[in-house]
Amino acid sequence: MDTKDLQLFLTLSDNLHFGQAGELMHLSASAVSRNIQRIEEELGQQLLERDNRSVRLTDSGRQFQNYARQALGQWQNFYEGLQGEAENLAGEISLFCSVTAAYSVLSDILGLFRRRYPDIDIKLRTGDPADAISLLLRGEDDIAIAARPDKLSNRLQFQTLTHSPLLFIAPTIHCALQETIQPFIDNTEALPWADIPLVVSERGLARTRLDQWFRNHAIKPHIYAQVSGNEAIVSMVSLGFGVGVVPELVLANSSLKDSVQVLDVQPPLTPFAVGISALGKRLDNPLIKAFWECARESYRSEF
Amino acid sequence: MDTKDLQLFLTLSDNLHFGQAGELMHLSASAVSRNIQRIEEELGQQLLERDNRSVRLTDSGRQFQNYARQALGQWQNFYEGLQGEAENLAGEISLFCSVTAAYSVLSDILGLFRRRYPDIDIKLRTGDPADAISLLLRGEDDIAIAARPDKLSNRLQFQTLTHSPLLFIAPTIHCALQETIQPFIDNTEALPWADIPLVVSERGLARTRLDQWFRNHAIKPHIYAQVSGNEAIVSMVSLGFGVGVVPELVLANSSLKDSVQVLDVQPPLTPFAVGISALGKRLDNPLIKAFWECARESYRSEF
DNA sequence: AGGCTTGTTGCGTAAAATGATATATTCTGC
DNA sequence: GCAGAATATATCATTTTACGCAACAAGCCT
Repeated sequence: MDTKDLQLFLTLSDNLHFGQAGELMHLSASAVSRNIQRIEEELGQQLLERDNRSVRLTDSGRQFQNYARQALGQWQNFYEGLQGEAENLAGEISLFCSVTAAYSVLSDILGLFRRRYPDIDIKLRTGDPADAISLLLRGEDDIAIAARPDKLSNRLQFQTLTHSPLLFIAPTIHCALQETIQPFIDNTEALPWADIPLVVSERGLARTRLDQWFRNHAIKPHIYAQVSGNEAIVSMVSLGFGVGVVPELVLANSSLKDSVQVLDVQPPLTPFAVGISALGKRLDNPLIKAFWECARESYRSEF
Repeated sequence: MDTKDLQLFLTLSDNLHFGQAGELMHLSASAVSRNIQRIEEELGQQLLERDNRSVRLTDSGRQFQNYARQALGQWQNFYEGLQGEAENLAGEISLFCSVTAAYSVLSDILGLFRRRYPDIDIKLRTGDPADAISLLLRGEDDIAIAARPDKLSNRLQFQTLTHSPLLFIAPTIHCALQETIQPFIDNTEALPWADIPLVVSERGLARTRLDQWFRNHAIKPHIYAQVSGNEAIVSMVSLGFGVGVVPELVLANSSLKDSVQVLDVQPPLTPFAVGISALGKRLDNPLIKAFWECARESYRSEF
């Protein structure tokens, strides 16, 4: 039995939904299903009754829930006690990330970090992801959460936390553009790139990847607008200005996500590797190292 | 963090010896080393100081030891409570195994089984391993611990617990035989099989494997004595009667193991798969199933 | 009845754990 | 002081396990 298993079971027993529990634990629904099956086999007891529509705790399940709460609490208690013992870290670190990362990736990390190091203040700056790397190199920020660039300065350390596909999006509202791309959506014709206005990042990795993609396919795109900030792209696309390109993470956290649709363009653009980055030598700093470890734990093993 | 890890660390912290701890946990020394390294990394603390000759607990190590004792105790408590709740199993099961298995494999299982089901009596019979399968089929015993035969009746279930190579052994004392095989031991000549008296099992899997081996190599062996019981073979070999063949497990548990030496014969005989066996339909019986599960847990995951 | 949600299963791939062997280092006996 | 035994660790090849995706099955809702 593993602390990860306890955490997973508790999450699942709280919201009684395999898919949601999986999302919270950064797992697919199938992985959750099999993990629970393994735990049940390990205990020789059924913990949850599921009838393809609802999930309920069994009696044994409730007992295990009690045990798991207690055991996990004691583990976290011990663990944090052990960490805190050496030195109760205090101070400030400065953090740079995109608006989107602040909502998705960062919130996962900060919950853990705040509990473990309540005395470390965080100076959070949000901005254009394209700036992240250069800010780090200039030492203006300690840590950035950003996509991994194709070429990474060897002064920087990078730890991938998750991946996010780069998606073509189109408006869902009825408009001239809508009619142009409808045959493609119906899977009857290829996209007539020359006739399609594009709304893309002014610069940054998304732009590089996109330019590369068009070059590989010998297509000359019609760039209608170059904007700064992924949220602005979603906004303009939703209003019918053109087809845009954004990482899935941006879309998932956008309030406009129902006003745009994803186009199934083949082959897909190379996905982003989203992660945490810092100057290699600055990882000696215990505060920065502490944050780094929290990020790893949030997205990998551990409780 | 895993219960297996806690158990391993406690075992290691008790005897402060990687190799011994590994043996108790059915792991190689290198696996123990890496597991401990992983745990230390997970905790971000060094738990043990090792200087290539001795092992000592660090301060953090002692704290972790306390935590591990408590957490593992609570887990076992919960686990056994959960098992016992459904039904407090009581009754008797009859068990057959060889003398050797009683010392090695069985003792691992019985410790766990006795704690978990103190009300189940065990009728233990020891005898010639060659009889094990037929006793099961006739229903005279519920469970046998034996080597897996080449062909297994489909009425029987078998669960491999460990493997044991089949070894050629020769006396270490000085005698005529000793001189015959010395050139082989010095790696200068092949074994002159025709001149070597063999002491082998009268029947059973070891005998079958040996006959097959000689047939494959077109060798006509000189069988000096056919005895019943592996311990008798070791005894006769140690006295200089000839070269014998026994499973490594027998040798490891024999008090005469220093009076014989293992011959490096190539290619080696097919190793034994030692495990637990019972009639398939009898596994419905909760007592038998309980023993079966204990055996699996003793040799696989679990605490 | 048909679409939608939701848990499970098959399959191919990726990651992790393991054992055997080799290596490095230290302690012991002579 | 030196040879050799003891012991933890590094390396490599292999096996085992875990994962995500996609297909599937089984209810629910309109």
